Amino acid sequence: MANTIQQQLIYHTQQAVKALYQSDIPENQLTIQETRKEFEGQLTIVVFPITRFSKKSPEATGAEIGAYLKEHVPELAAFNTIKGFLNLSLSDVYWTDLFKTHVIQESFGRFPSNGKKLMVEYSSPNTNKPLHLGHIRNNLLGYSVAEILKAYGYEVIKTNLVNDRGIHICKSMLAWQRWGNGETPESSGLKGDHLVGNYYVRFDKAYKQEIDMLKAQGLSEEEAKKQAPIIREAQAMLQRWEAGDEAVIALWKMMNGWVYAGFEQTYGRLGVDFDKYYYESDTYLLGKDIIQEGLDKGVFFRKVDNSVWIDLTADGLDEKLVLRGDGTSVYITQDLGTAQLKYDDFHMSESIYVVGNEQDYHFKVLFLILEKLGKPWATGLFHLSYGMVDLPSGKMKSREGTVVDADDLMDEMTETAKKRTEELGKTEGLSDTGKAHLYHIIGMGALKYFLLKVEPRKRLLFDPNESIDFQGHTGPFIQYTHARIKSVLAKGGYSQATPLAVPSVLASSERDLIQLLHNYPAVIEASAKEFSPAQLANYCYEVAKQYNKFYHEESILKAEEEARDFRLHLSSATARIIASGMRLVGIEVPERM
RNA sequence: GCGCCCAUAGCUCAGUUGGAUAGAGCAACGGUUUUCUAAACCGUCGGUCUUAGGUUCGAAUCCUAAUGGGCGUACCA
Repeated sequence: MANTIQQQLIYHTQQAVKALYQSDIPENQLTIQETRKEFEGQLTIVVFPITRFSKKSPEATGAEIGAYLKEHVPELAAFNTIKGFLNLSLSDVYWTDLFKTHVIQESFGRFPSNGKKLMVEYSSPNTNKPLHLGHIRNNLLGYSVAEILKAYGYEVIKTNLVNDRGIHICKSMLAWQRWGNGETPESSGLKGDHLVGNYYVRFDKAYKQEIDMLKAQGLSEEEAKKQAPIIREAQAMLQRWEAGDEAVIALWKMMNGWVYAGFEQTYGRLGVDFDKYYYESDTYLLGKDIIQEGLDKGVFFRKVDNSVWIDLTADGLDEKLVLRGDGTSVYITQDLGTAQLKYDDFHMSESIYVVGNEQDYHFKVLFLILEKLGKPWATGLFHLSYGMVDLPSGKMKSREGTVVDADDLMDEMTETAKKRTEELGKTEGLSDTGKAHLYHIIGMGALKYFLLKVEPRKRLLFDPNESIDFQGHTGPFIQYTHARIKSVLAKGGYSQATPLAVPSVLASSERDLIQLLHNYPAVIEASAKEFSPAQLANYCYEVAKQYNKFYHEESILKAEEEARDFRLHLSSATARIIASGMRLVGIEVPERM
């Protein structure tokens, strides 16, 4: 539907080849692309593949095909051939029609429901420390992918699998017990997740000291790590937790409660949300029945020590343990069980895991096992793997304090937005809450765009010493363009009732803008199919850029009435698409800035 | 050792199913405001697309190998 003219042109080109050269050219050999800016026209047919049939030079062939098309395709106004490229100029009527019948319609950019359910699992934090920049990337990616897939027609369930148990949690608990003196978020004024994170760091410090002492006594590093009294105590605490010890459970609940309150705040500022939470404390025992199922089916095998394995060497992978000899779970046991649980809960046709690329191998194994177990839904599983966020100094390490804290970073971004806005003198007439809201929108816009414009699989470099830009290829640039349009619309007294006149001649910047806007649904589709918010983010930038060009080249409010009304509609459509596209990448756009 | 991912301008990144003279932003330099918001627009500068082969009328894009970087290869999660 979006490509009718392309399809028509391809069809008529095939007809032309038949008429002119008595040959049939398969459709897949014909490519049509947007004309490069420096040439005349909007669409281009690559003629090289046709020369096989014409037995003529590319230029002569292009001229002949062009002449044929000119006769048979009424929308075609002119053409020219340069080298092997047949550039086509479509009539202004074609473009204005397209604008009227598609771009400006309320339904433009909306896909009907496809009746399918899809799950996106993202965020999935540990409850022993606060979120950092790496988690922000995960959260923004997951949220945006979910929104894009919704727009594309899926019913989407956003889930968060919270890692709320295990030895790392016990470390924080133990440290708090020892050195906390009953400190609470209320007593200290600390955000709960930060408070708990402090004790995690505290534990690690003490642990390292003990390791050093033991090493000084002649133990090997490996032995020291196992023998250190504090780690043994944490392990004992974990065992008591698993046994349901009331005191331990109470402490665990209290501290996790603090963390959740902190996370809720951070999620709120980030603007992400979830439809369903899973907790590992509920799911960590799952999966053992699947192990039995696998044994029964002969997919798994038992070794003499009673441990259970799967042999994936035929698939180019290794032998993989799926259950320990003592019958306890490993990570993948739990994941097998959780995958089944999620499917039983929602019966979705696809399920996406937003998890960093250090777990590529794990997910390959997980999906392969489920496939071998004959789970029909296994083919719908997808690991959305993304690259790490690195600092100039290298990796972020929580325990070494080289992390960029999520809350701190958001504070800084908002503060910078405030400073910039005040410098530019754009705060006049705004209420205090209006200002605060604006600074938040802009600061988050800069941060989110910075993270989302990069393809997920690529690693991302963040330099804390170089502040994130607010000019150029950035979120605020796009937000500014939206605000600017809103201002023109207001001054022009635009409303939906403004008559839509259509000029007989379009300026080239208008034509380019219409063509670009018309691509919007195709961009949503591509982003959805490839799970890539980056494509949509980059598209929004192109739209904003093209609009600004148009804005500078053509006068809107001072144009003659017909052109003025048309340009108001064009501006309004642009604003709508910018707002809609940015919403799908999780970025709000302001009415003014 | 083996496996996966990445490599494009000084920096950060785009680059559609293989197509024209590889594009943006930042940085540097110059210009645009009595006119709709200058967080803007226009211009200049900047490239052996890591390297070497191969496939093709045509390769940043596909194949092979090498180099550099990252990750994984745990009875950790």
